[in-house]
Amino acid sequence: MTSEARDLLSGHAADVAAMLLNGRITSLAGGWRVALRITEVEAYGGQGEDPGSHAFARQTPRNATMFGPPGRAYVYFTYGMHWCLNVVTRDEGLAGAVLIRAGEVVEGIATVRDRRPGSRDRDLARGPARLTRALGVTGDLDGVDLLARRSALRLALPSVPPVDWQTSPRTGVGGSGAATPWRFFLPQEATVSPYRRAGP
DNA sequence: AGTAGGATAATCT
DNA sequence: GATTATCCTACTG
Repeated sequence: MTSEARDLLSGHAADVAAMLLNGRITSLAGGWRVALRITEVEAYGGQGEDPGSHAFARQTPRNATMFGPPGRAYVYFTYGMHWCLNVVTRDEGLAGAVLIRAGEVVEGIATVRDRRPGSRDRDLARGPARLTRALGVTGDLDGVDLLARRSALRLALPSVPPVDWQTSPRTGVGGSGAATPWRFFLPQEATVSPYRRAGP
């Protein structure tokens, strides 16, 4: 069961990312149960390979989880106030991750409305930092095994792989990293975040 | 619909 | 000291 998912996640992030669409993230953080259906992701590659990736230059304390075994959560802090959640891919020693950018709340919507007051339902987890807020995910979950039953944060791949998805360059990634269309999203989904290209 | 500015701090040069 | 895998508010059309 979980070993099948782990095998899939041992591949390159760009090959694996679309297989996470329609998957389910379940969080028990804070004592409430919240679940999302994933509608948008982005792939990030390894050292020396992907200029848009945190792992491009070398392994550091922040990105260390990206170099670990597949199926773990890589959670990082950015812009002074936001957390972002990734699924680590690729075998241990090789870096890779899939950023979970958006999802539809399918369980615990009352909890999420409480965590994000004033937000419309479609916007509750529409964007990577909104999504972590909806799930109650912060840095203390960095490195947890998303495929272990005991974990407070879990990933379930879709029982039937998605057949219909679209791609684009990644949001906010410029330079030569913009050449790869490594953003993957489900068409006709209100929860997919609006695409913004990188600034100058 | 789109665009612009500010918030705010870890990480890296 | 610059940059950042973002979000929110407030404007303009």
